[in-house]
Parts: sequence; structure tokens; C-alpha cells
Amino acid sequence: MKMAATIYDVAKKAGVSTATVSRVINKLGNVRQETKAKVEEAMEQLNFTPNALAVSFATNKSNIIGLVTTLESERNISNEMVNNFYFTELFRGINTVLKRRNYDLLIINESLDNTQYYDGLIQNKRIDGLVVSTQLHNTAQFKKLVRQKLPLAYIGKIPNFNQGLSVYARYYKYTDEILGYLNDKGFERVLFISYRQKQDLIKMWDQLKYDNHTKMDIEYLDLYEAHQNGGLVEKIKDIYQDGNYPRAIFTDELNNVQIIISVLNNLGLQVPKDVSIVSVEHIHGMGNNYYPKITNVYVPVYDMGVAVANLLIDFIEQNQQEYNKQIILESILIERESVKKG
Amino acid sequence: MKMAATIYDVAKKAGVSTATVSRVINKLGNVRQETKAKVEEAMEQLNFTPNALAVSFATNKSNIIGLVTTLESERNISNEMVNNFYFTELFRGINTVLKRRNYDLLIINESLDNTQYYDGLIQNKRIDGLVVSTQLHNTAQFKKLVRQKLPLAYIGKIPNFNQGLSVYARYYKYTDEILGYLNDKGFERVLFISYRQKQDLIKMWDQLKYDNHTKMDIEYLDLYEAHQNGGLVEKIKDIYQDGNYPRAIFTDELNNVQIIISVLNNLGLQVPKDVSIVSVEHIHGMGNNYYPKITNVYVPVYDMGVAVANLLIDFIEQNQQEYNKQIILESILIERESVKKG
DNA sequence: CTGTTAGCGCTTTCAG
DNA sequence: CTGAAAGCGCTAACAG
Repeated sequence: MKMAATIYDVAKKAGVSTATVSRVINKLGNVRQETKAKVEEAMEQLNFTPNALAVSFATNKSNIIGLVTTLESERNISNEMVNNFYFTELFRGINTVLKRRNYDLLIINESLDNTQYYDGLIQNKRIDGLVVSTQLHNTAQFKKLVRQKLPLAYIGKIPNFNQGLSVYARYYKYTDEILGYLNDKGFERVLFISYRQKQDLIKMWDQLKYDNHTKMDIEYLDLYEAHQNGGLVEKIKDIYQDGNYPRAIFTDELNNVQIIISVLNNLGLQVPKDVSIVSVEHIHGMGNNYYPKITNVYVPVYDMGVAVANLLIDFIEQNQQEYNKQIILESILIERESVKKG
Repeated sequence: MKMAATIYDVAKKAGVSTATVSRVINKLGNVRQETKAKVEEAMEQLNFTPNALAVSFATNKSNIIGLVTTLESERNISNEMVNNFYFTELFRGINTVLKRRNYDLLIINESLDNTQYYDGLIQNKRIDGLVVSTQLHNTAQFKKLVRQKLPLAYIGKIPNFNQGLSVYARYYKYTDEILGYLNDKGFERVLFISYRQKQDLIKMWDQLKYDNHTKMDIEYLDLYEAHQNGGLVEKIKDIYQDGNYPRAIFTDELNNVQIIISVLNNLGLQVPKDVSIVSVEHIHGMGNNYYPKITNVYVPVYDMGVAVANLLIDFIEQNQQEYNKQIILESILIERESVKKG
């Protein structure tokens, strides 16, 4: 692999200075058409393309954005059934704008608690900014990163912390909507199936109850726990072989609904006749692929990715901008065939 | 955000030269313990950490590996139901070794046909090497990249092209195994459900038939096509409402099997009593989460990620190494409950 | 419009 | 064991 041509080679060949070459590379104008042509000719012939490392070093800018993910690096059973369309859609959204705005994407797999690491990553210019998408950022460490006004944007809403750059869907609001929807249909008891922390959910439900005085009764099936004890299938069997089962289910893991349905069918229960189900989709229309078609909340993760990325880059590129902006994307409930008509 | 300390600051504070500081940073030895302590003290006090951009520039090495993915950047319906555990597991495997060997991961979303782009990426030192995992690399362009001996390693086997650095599972072999397995169970006709190109599959089957004289009859359900015409659900209904349906199904999309099962159940058909199903899992044990438990081929994608990453970095770090090495990982068939006992 | 030149922060000979 | 100094390739004043 022979040595790549440098800007000096080009300058020499074109009979101009490196400054001029730099000007045409960066389209800064102030170059005679004729000169420009000579330079371009030389670049062409030498098959020149600027050394990214040198450019970054000179400008003190890497043009790389980091994305902190939640995917575990070591084998971890808990990942197994997690709906990773969330991740892939987010990724696609972010990537679309990075490409357009000329950044690359570095994937980072490191606990957010390691603030020093992130500090370093940014200080050392390995990356110009950070997108944080993991659920785990309601920590003192993370807040510290934000308070330092590090160039980062995050996804999600942190209770009592409206600081920094963030994008979120209204999780609280749409859960409320779903509960209200089910309640309107006549359900008074719902089974909530999720990987989320039970305590967080309970807190939310209390709030929901307080806010709108719903009498909805909620039971909780912890997917982590389920996976450690015979799996979801067994849990569902347990709950639904008893006659007094919850007639409505809400789960944020669309991946699991068809499994649930199969188990129910096998117990002689039909969806939605005997049990109604609502879930969430991260790709619009995805609920249509199931049988029966699933009534879902659509959470526009792709759009959220687009939004964070733009938010972050806007901040990075115009240092003036205020470090405080929250963008809210609305989720919508799409009625299909998995909830019994009222 | 105040300016980060440089190696000069450290040198000054410690009363030594930058060369010495560099020596302790890089653990090159040849530094008196006492001097070393002084330097470390100074680094500590200044909260110094080397500027990654400068290091890369000076060493002409970015310590970044690129990963070419198949995820589309723009919205693309065809992604919808694709099993993306393949991607996430691969990612996790790669990432584990990168972390250990001190590389970062850049995600790249660009057609492999754009060889110039990849040439550049590597020549310009934006990345030190490339992992290619998309299915689309049996092209002249890709082969050209390999022939240039670019530092890249890829996943998959390219017909009649045993060149470069690659890792693959024996797709041909395990398909053969599955077919043989089903045949042994008494099936003579199988429905193959896949996103793969029909022509490729047909070619493979022909080969399979030729090789072992199986009389297995194969029908093909193209998932792309299905998604454009009413979806998988309707297709399955079409095929299985007729009495003369295939009694065995093989699909590489585990995501879809539970849907298929539900549709079959609804038609009064049981798995495995009336229809047997085998699929593939990319996380070991995943088939256990379904109902019934799915008989799967386990393809060790995580391990494949580990293997390519190591292959690539070995090549990058010891320039001597031959540019020709294929690693084969075995897949295994795990019998569970979705195939009727013979 | 174009050229000169001083960095950017770190690594790496080469002397000592 | 340590220091001086020459780059690495490009950018960005500044001078003309």
C-alpha cells in the first residue's frame, strides 16, 4: 500500500502553495477559476484525499459523534427478548442526520457512571459530542455531565431535571392514554408486562391514579424476573389458567405479544374476545404484521433520533446557543384488532 | 469549558521534557522510578489526558475500526421484521474485543459499491480497518477492495472467492443438516420462508439435491414480496387453508415463527402435530422463549463478531501477517418441541 | 487572489 | 535514563 499523497504533493504538482490547495479543498472561494482547475487536476491525478487525522488535529474537531448504547458488551441473558427495534430505529434516525451534516458515528459501550471517561472522550476530542439514549441516566453522575454543559443531548425525560438538550416521547402521557382507553372500553384491571423497574412503574401509576382518579387496577409482570423463572410462557400460563384473570394486557415489548397470544390460545382464550392487548411499536405500522393486528402506541423513535442529532450538532456548531432545550414528540395510539370493541 | 492541559504543561510542571512524559504515558520504560512519580503527580494535578486527535495524528493510527452495516439510513419498510438480533449480537461480539484491544467502533452506512469511499476512509486514516457484515458483498467492487489488501475482514462466504480475512458459519452445511433432519423425520416437502434472494436459494438447493440426492421438495415464500402483498399472515393463510399444505417449515427469521404459529392455530392446525417448524437463533437458548419451544439452528453470531474483530486487529497490528485466513464457526441444531417426533 | 509561515499536541529518532 | 528537536498534514492568520 503506497503512501497517500499529501497536500504538499498537490501544491507542488499544481505549482501553487498549500494554502491555495486548502482553499479549494474547503471551497473557501478567493481562488481564480484557472488556479482552481489546476489544483483539481493535480488532486485528481494524485488521487488525493485529505488525511482525516491531520484535518481533525489542525481544526481540533473530530467530526465524530458518540452514541452511548445500552447493549451490553458481555453476554447477558437479559438482553434476549428486549425489543431492539428501539435501538436500530434510533440509530437510523441519528445516522441520517449525521450523514447529511457530515459526521461519523462512534458507538460507545461504557457505563454512564464513568463520568471521567466521558469527560475525557470529549476533552480529548475523540468525539465532538455525545448522544445518550440509555434508560439509566437519572443518576448524579449523568446530571453532573449535563451541569458541566458537556456537548451532549439525551433521550428521555428526567424527573425534576429540565436541563440540557433532550428529546422525549411522552411516556407518562401515552401510558395514561392507554389506561384511559382501556378504561373507556370497560376494563378495570390490567396486566402490565415490562422490563421496566417495578418501583418506577408503581410511582407512575400512583401519579396517574392521583391525576385522573381512574379506578384501574394494575398488576405487574416483571420480564426480567420471568426470564429467570421458567420464562414468560410459564408466567402467562400461571396467570391465565385461573378463571379470574386480567382481561386486558399492556406490554411495551411488542416482541412478546405473539407469544402471549399463542399461550392464551392454547388455554382456549381468544384475543381480543377474551383478552385484550395493547403494546407499543417503534416502526409505524408494525402492529399490522401480527395476528391479530395489534393496537399499539406508536413511538416515533426514528424521528427522535433525527431530533437529538440535530439538537446536538446545532449546539456544537454554534457555540452561542443556549444549553437548554427540550423537544417533545407525540406518540399516537393506533386502534387495530387486539382490543375488544366496547 | 477551560482548555485541557497538554503534554507541555505536564512536562513543565514535572520539570522534565515532553519526551519523558510521553515515555511514562506510553509505559515505554527507561524512566527512573523517581522521575516517573514526578510526572504522574503532575498529570494527576493537571488532570491531564492525552489529546486523542494529536496522538492519532502523530502515530498515523486512529485506533478506530469501522463496521459496515446493512441497516438502511432512510426509512425502509423492508427492515421491519428483519431479525436484528443478528446485528446486535454481532455488534456485541465485535465490541467486546475492541474494548479489550483498545479500539473504538465507527458505524458506517454506505453502500459497499462505493469503493472509493472505503478506500478513502482507510487511506485517510479515519479508520484503521473495516469489518464488513452486510450480505451484499459478492460484488466486483467488494472483491476489488479485498484484492487491494485493504485492512478489512468480512463475515460470510463468497462463492469461488477464498481470499482475504473472513469468518463464516456454514450456512450451506446447516441448511443441509436441517433438510436432512426433516427428511429423516419423514418430511418430503418443506416451505422455506426467508428474506434471502430466491435465486441464491434455488442455486443452493440444486446443489444440495445434487450432493446428497435428497428428494426433498422445496417451496419458497419470499418475505419481501409477502410484505408488499398483504403480509406474511395472509400468505400463510393462503397456503394453509388448503388441505395439501407443506407439513414442514424452515424459516431463518425467528421473529416470524410465533406469528406463523398463531395463524396456523387459528386455522385449526397445531405445531408440531400438524406442521413442524425449524428456525435459527442467534442467541443461544432463544428458542426456549417461544411456545412451543422452537427447534433451531444456533448460529454463534456473537462468537463470529469476536473472531472477525480479532482477525482484523491481528492483521492491522502485525503487518507481516498473511492476508488470507478463513475462520469457520460451527452451527448446531438444537432439538426442541416444534418438530414432530418421527 | 495567492504565498509564507506558525502552529495544533504528541511521538520518535538521535545525542548525550 | 533524559532532553532537543524534527516532523506528522493541514489550517489560518497575515502579508503582499
